[in-house]
Amino acid sequence: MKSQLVRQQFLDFFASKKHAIVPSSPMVLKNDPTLMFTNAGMVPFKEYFLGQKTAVDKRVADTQKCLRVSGKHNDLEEVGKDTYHHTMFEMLGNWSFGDYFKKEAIDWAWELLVEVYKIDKDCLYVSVFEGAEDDSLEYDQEAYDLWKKYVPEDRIINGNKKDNFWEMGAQGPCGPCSEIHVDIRSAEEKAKVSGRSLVNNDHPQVVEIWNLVFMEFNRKADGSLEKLPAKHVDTGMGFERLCMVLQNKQSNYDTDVFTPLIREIEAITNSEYGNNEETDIAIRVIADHVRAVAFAIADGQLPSNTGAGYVIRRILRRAIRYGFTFLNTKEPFIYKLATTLSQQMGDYFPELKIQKQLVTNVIKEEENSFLRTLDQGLVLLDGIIKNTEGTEVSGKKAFELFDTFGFPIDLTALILSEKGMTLDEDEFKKELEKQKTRSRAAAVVETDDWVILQDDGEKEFIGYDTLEANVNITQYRKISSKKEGDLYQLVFNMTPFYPEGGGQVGDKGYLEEQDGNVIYIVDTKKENNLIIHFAKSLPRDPTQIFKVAVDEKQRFRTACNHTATHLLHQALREILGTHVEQKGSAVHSKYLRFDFSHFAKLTVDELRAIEDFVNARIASKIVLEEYRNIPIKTALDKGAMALFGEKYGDTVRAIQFGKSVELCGGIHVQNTGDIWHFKIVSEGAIAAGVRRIEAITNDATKDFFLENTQIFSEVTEVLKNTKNPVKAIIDLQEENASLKKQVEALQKDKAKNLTGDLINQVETINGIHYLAVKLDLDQNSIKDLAFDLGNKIENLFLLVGTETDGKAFLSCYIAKNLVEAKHLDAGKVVRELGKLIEGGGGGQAYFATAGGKKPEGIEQALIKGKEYLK
RNA sequence: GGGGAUGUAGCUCAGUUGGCUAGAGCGCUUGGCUGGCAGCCAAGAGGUCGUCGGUUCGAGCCCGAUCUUCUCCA
Repeated sequence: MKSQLVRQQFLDFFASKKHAIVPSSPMVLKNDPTLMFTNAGMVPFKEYFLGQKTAVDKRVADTQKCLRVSGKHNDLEEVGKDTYHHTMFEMLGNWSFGDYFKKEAIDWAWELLVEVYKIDKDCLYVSVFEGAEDDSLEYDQEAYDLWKKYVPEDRIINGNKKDNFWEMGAQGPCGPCSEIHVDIRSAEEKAKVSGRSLVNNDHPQVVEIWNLVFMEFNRKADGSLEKLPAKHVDTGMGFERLCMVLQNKQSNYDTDVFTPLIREIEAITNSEYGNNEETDIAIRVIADHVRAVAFAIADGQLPSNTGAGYVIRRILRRAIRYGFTFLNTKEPFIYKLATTLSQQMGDYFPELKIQKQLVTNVIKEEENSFLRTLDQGLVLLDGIIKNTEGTEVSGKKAFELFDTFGFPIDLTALILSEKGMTLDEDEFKKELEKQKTRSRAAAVVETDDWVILQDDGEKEFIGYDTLEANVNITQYRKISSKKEGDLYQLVFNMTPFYPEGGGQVGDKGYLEEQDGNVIYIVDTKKENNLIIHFAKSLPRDPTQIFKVAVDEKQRFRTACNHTATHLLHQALREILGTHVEQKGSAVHSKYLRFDFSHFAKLTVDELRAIEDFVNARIASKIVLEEYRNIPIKTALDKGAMALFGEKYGDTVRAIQFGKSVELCGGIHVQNTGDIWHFKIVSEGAIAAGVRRIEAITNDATKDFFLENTQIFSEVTEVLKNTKNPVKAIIDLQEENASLKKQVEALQKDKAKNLTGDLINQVETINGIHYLAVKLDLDQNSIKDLAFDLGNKIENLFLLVGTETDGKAFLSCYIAKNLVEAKHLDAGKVVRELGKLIEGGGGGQAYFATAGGKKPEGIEQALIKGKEYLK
């Protein structure tokens, strides 16, 4: 059974059980500070379980793209070594939000596996929760009785809290779960060792395929459990493993989820899968990682050096490294796999098809840059090896190579071992540990428990209509970080404050206590659908009613920039073409930033056309049309662009200005005329195929133009109010260059004359040509003169004094042969004579300088110089 | 968010405790030689040593700030 069919049958099955089938949410998360990626099927539905949002459909099923790079089996460095763990994987799931519970979940799971997928029921094992005394939890008899209808008792296994009690985190919804395992070993092996003993034992052919979680408790901050008001079902089935079972394979990588990629890798790298363990691992690593990276980029997460982007970069680089070392690839090649991947999965995940070009470009660029890093590292490592005495390379050196130059440590180890050398790994680990501690210490944020004052289900955002309100604090907590010190997070029953999101910054403002005391709100953010206000202090009595107000000026400027962003987006698509897609956006009060896909630097004409386009729409004073809570389909029919990488609820808000229609939760001006003016201030590349425009609007453009005209008028004034300042400056530059040459020539002349004069003044004492003279020249000219004279006159001992700005300077030149023959030292000379001008100095034996505060001493020093000749 | 590195001629880079009149290779210009695959020889042009400030008689080098690029960690 083809993998596409496996997926479809799952969805069809649950559709027939009255489930709403929803598309996969993005793999990359944007509004959850506790999590960078969707790492399980339930993540998109988190807020339903937390009770922060009410589900529209009570039964839902989907397949969810997930990414895991840490955890017991998903440590990035381990993926690829076995045949059944992945970074990116799909999780099939069916959900009940306060609807059906254990019975239906178990019945349907069995029906699907045995009757639809036709898995031999004798291969299946199930586990049930055995209870836990510390939480006063009893044996899950209900699940056991339900399973007993289908499964003989000797294949029902009791599991402990670790395996069979699922918790979302330290706090929050939780409950017992029941796992379904499948044993796909041969009959022969089954006869030797019972499958039962291998369940939950990391056996590659006795694997868990489905976990059914029965959520009925809430774990409170103090560790105690309470019953949830509604019971939920959350299930997750590993798609790749399911395919392995249904296609009678022994490895996930032998299913058609991976084989097209593997065939392509074999073809490109001229290698063969299945003959050599090292090659196989490398191929598996690449096949796995390219999926993770391609999906992440399609979701809008580009590789970078921070946060989620860094995780993506690490995954991609690991793939490059395995290719480099074991498949001998010295040129980019992974980017070519994007085509295979989009052909294979693009039907169900259209973002792969639509973003194929971007994915290709980004991966290729990243491969090129990392191959450069590897090249550079190889050279540096060579240097380290040459400078190492003995056969052990210090861990510190290796760490520097890794930390500063990004050269992978396992490559270092490999190369060393090829040369019969070793690496001080303990020292390396110590250095790495030190760095981790340092980073952690800097990022540490201590979070206190929430103090709940009121339990008020849904918190309302009223900021579209008003900037002020009287509110209660429903909950608050303190957070401490090293950088910002103590801050308080406040949640109101309703709020006019816009939380950071959709690229727009959070509102600032204040909260006023009844006695008039004002507390400033410094930022507003969203966390799991909760709008959190950051304040430097806590009101004296948090239970009062407060007046809160948003900073109007900042809000207005931000709104101008946000609306301008929409118009800019429209302009780019209109002028550059529809391949332009938003890749990121930051809307601040002072400026806006817009990242988009495009493959060339924008020309001056294009930039001008874009500005004109936006300003024309500002000039025609287009009125805002806002649609709140309309079904997503209605919005798309109006012409709104559905952006991949954004997760939308069932109803959306659409913002329309003339022909610009976007799904957007942000704040906009009522009329484009409010923006006043739009000006692009910079354009550049941020990644392969992605460009960034920064622009300003409203007041900021006024300042921009005022400042520029000011500079311009100053320039023309300096240029005597010329009509053509550009030409004037070019003329000046040319004139300057020719004058410089003339001056140079003249100086040479002058120096020649001077040299002639000076030669005549040279005395000969004891065979040494001696000259001590006071000149009116700068330090550099004296130096030039000294060497010039030195070339012309043998055995020269030259002492020059000069005075500038009330300071005295002495320079001494002694021909090199004299230095050796007579043990003279110009440095010593100037140091000693320097005393006469109240200064000090030094230099080389044949040329040295000294400076001092007493110009009157120069004459005396020049006379005294003669003494060195005796 | 924290750390490390980096910026010197068009390109790739050297420049060890502050002082060798800022260098090398490639490239470029000019002239000469030459039946050869990176031709040879000679001469030459090309530098705000990232930027701003400081210390010093003297800074590419030391100190402070800032920007660029790379990199590791969270």
